[in-house]
Amino acid sequence: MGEIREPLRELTECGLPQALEVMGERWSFMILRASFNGLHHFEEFLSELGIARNILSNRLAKLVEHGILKREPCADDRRKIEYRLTEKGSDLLPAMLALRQWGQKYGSGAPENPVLVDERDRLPIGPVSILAHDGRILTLRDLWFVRPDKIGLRSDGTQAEASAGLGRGDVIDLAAAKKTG
Amino acid sequence: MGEIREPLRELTECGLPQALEVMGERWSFMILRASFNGLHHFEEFLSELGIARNILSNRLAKLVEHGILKREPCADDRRKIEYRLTEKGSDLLPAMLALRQWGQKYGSGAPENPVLVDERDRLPIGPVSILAHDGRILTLRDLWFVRPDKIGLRSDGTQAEASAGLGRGDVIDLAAAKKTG
DNA sequence: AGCAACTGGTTTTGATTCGAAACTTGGTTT
DNA sequence: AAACCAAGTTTCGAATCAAAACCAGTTGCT
Repeated sequence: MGEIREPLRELTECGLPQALEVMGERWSFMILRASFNGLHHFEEFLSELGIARNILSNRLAKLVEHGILKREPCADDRRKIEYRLTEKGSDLLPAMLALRQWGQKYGSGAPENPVLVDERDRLPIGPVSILAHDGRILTLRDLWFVRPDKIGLRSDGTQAEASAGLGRGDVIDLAAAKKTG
Repeated sequence: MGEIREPLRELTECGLPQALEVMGERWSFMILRASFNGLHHFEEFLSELGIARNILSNRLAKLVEHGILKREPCADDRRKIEYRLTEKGSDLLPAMLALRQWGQKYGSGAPENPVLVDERDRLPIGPVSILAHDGRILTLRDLWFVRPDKIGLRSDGTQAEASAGLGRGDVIDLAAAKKTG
């Protein structure tokens, strides 16, 4: 027993829901971006983002609770609280940049104001990319969803096309989504 | 006049708000993931995601409206509607994967069920990465936010540390956020 | 010491959104 | 025709969001 329930939900086992639990809420990413931009204090976030006080308070508490920001009293002015990115928070940079780049690509062609550059040559960074284990850049066409127990399996090619029905097949043809673009 | 208002809001000019306008809503990313996983129909999303019907209807309409999915009647069964990723929608793959990987890294160590592999060797993909224009992988320490008119400027090094105050400086020290992790 | 101003909240009160369940409309199966 | 199915829409109560007022330590000023 227990096999019958949640039939398609097998597909759901990935980190996305957990990521969205925190970052899926309305202002979380904007606060994160402000944090990357060097803002640390409540009133700074408030005036930068134009968010309501109570919501900001709530979001900051949640981000702290989830270990994305850390909250510590300011040494020199004990009214102030410093909110700073933790390592866990900083690790959201690729996700934030990928979103930002996507928004930039498809949004109103307004030029982004603080441009991210490589400190080495001060040239704008390239696109956030999906890399293979050996560093090759992968596109949608290069990818497959496979069941964990099938990793590394050499396929004889025939199952490549037999992937329409989810939940039973070993492999899901991601390229199918691309063909229709 | 016009210089005084929106003092810090200069920082806000990037694609993130536009990306969040669509993808920031509660179920958008989960629907997108289901779409990448090969689901195309209303009832499929419904049973896969466990979302309310009216919300799903609303989200799908918004995703279509924003050109992330396209909605077309099914040829063989005219009751059915096919929702398919557009190119614009497919371009969200790096953002979705970055989020997923982050959630995976910090979530409950549950193994992800459909693992993304490189079709070439069937090995799991690497982390979504920020690349320099020449393909080097960049980390937080390698990055600077600079004003658009300062791109490519060779700095004499002294301004590297003088970056605490936003809005006036030419450059924002992203590494400052890292030091505290 | 006394008082205004500042920082980071909390409370209160409406507006919006979410969610479950029932209902509708057109298409298909038998 | 009757039953059924896919994709919605409607209705209504619950949760969330937002604007504004209020509150409590801290600080600066005199």
